[in-house]
Amino acid sequence: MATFIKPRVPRGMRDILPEQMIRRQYVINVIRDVFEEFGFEPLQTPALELSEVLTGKYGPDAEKLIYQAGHTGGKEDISMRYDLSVPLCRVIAMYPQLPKPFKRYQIDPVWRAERPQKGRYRQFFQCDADTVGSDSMLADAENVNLIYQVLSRLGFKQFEININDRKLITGIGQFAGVPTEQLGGLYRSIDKLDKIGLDGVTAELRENEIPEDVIEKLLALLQVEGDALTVLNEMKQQLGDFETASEGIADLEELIGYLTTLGVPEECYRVNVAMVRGLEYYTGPIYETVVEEPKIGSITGGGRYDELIGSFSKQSFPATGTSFGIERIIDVMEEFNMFPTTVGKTVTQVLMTVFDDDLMEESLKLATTLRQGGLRTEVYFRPGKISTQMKYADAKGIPYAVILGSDELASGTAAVRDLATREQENVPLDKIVDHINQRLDNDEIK
RNA sequence: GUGGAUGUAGCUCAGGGGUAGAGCGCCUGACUGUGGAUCAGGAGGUCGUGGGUUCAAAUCCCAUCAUCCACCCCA
Repeated sequence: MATFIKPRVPRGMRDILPEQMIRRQYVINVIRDVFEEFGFEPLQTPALELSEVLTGKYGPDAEKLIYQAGHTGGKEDISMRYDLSVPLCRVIAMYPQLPKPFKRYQIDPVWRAERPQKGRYRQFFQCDADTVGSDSMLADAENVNLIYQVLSRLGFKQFEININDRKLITGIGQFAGVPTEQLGGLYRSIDKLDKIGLDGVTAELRENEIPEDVIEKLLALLQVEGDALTVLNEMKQQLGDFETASEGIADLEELIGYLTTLGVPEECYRVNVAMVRGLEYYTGPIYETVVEEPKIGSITGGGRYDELIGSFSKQSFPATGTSFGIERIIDVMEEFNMFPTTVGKTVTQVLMTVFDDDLMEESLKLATTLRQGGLRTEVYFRPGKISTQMKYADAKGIPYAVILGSDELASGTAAVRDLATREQENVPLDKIVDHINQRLDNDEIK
């Protein structure tokens, strides 16, 4: 009796089958095109890092989610990477000769042992673009522009890039005057503003035993509305006495100025002083993109982390970057049918049918011609009923079928059938490649 | 990590202590040169997994795993 291992994958991980893989590749290609358009260079690092490289960077809560990756008898303490930014910092410290500013992108999986949910997986891809070695706010503005470019090219209409600054947040902490050990709770409560509203935040602050007069001052800050510069002006009024906050505000003003010059539309971003972000390594501007529908968490995140490289080397460099989560982007795009019709179910463009054994040779020759003409062509392996072969093409979503029977062969033609419209035309053998290519171009335009 | 819901055919689900149903899909034929229709036949399920209660469990109980939802956190 054969016993079988139940086929399954670890929690929070999944296979990505061809139909879905085609959509993923489309999204990744758009992102890569934009990254390269801005002069970011590709980089790849190992999936595994020495544990000491990863620890102490993300904060205690996040660190619990890092996968250990040792092997039997292994002498090294190894973990699976949790993000792409920390490995980048390791690279910068290891190769100090790289010319600065160093702009790199990386599109690779990371692992986090979280409890899975929709849009939340234990293995997922991050698409990161980072600039190392420049403290210019232009680098940060470029990050925001990157987000705007990618999302609008993917067809997103409703998205909001939230922008804040760690220094400004620190200023709010000083302004509130709460002791250091309460700061974390304070930030966490504020961060929920969009979710639980002013009343919810008030309640949470009370629970955290923040004094009533401080709560009032904070609420006044959080209620500030308006366009980016209005919000910043208001912050200047209220927080101007705190040096760190002033620096943050000045940085953001510069950043917003660049956004305007770069042509990033105002309605795509806002200064949101309540947006905090958990990762400990951020030091300056931070950004996060949310879509309202469906509620799926943030689809991009990022910010400036000027101190992180300093944990690997005496010679530190300022750095800033942003990260796209393609799983969530794809989930949203699927929910709203945002994929262009040219992103099909299959890579194959033509099915070369085989009429019978006698015509196999001619059919294979024609398939070779089609392939040489740049057409992705699949040959049906079992000669026989055309109906079966048509069904196969239909099921796979192959747009065109070529039929070469004895009648066609006698007249030096083959029938080209459009599966979608059911139109069929006899075309001379030497014109077939052009004929199909032209039809594919027309499909593209539609 | 905490709390909750769900888990029956490829898919969507119904049923409910006496060893399984529907719709859609799939396969075959009517249709020996053409896939979305019709008709006729057919295949396919250890009722998530493991234990317990019972003469009997898919149905009740426990555990476990997976998915989803909220919290936490985040891409």
